Amino acid sequence: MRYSQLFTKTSKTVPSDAESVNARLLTQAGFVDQVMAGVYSWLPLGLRTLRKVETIVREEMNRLGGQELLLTALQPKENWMKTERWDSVDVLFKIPSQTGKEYALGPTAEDIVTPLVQSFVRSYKDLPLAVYQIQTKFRDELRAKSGVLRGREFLMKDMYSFHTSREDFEAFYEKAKIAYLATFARCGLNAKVTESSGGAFSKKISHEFQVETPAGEDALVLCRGCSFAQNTEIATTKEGDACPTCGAVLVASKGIEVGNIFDLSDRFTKAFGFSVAGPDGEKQEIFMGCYGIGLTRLVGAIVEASHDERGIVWPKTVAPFQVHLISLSSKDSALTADILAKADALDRTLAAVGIETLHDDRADVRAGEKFADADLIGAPLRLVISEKSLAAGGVEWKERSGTDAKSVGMDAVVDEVKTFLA
RNA sequence: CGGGGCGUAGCACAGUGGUAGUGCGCUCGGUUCGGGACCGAGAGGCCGCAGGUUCAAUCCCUGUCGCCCCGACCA
Repeated sequence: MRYSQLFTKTSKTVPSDAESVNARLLTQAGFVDQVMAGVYSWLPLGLRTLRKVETIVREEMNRLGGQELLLTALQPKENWMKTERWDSVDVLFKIPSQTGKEYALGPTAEDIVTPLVQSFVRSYKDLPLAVYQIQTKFRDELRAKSGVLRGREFLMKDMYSFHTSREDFEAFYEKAKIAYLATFARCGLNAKVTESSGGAFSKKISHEFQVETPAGEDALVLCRGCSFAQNTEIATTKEGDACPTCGAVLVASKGIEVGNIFDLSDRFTKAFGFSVAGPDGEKQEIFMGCYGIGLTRLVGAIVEASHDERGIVWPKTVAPFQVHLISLSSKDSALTADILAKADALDRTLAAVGIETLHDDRADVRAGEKFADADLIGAPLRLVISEKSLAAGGVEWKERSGTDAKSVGMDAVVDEVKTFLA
């Protein structure tokens, strides 16, 4: 894509009301636009990254056996009354209709998915089953904060699984943990499975997936020697204690919760009277689990975990563009035309092999500004074609996470890029 | 929801009881051209909104709305 066609602009000045790193950088680089407190529009660059994260999550959920669907965000009050959550979930947006009727704007979907699955599943033979969706969620947070980390409207992947035995549920729950860790790893994050409270969902312990960063909202006690971690809200250990798993000294830290999985047991199936016939013809209890990943929050967490003083440093897998190609004009107009032609050709060649390139073709912008924009936007690889780079033998190559640039021959660059991104 | 801070040009900010400023950005002209250049000219404002005090309010008072931060809360 040509930069000159991109309608968003980067901003040199820092937005005064964006204190958190993710809000500041995503806003400055033109990835998101804040519409209200806790409500953001996703702009072309931001949406590209969000879609990549979404694709990774979708692939991992499909691999786990989930079937994707799309439930309603506008939900009937009766369902929330039936689960006794209409009055107890304090973040529930309640929408009055002109008819006098009331609706909920879904903060989650147990109240919709449970009766849905119930309507199709009649026998133990139809289970186990896992369904998921990627959908906008709404929560009436008293205090939205930290940019896209805690919004009132956000994109979430929510999966629900149904089982005829506790053993089967637990086996799936463990597989889900592995799928979650794989998902976050593919997004460039080292997430830790953390024991946490079940909140309003469940009296049991739930498992959070925490990304350790100073911007985190959650206080953790964790072990750097192994994978042990606990949220301090339920921790049985404290900083300085010996790790119950490996014996190393536990440390206090902060994390951003990017995922959370729950054992719901019969909390919702019971409310809707959902049971199936077992092999003996008798009614059988159903075990349910739910599994969430906040996608917009995940993008924010990646920014918090991966940036420097100049901008975002996107992992290769989720960068809006993998290559940021800069062409610099020369005093010599014929040479400038040649530079542009070579850059266009490289852009097309890269596109032909599936590599997404943002080509900063702006004619009236000086080099320094283009470099600053490249650093801010944060593509993993910056390529420059200029009078200088051609004199040095071809294309200047600089990785966002590194400091040194090198020269790569025009003929070799596509293969090198492929290798770099593989 | 409790506490604190801030609302002035697109953005960042200054300022004054007497009709509004700087920097960046934007437009035009020129000089520049590898880390956010420079010169000149120009456009751009319900000083968040409402009420009050005053001859006069962007400024003082009250209320309200909005945003940010701390806390509480967090499926």
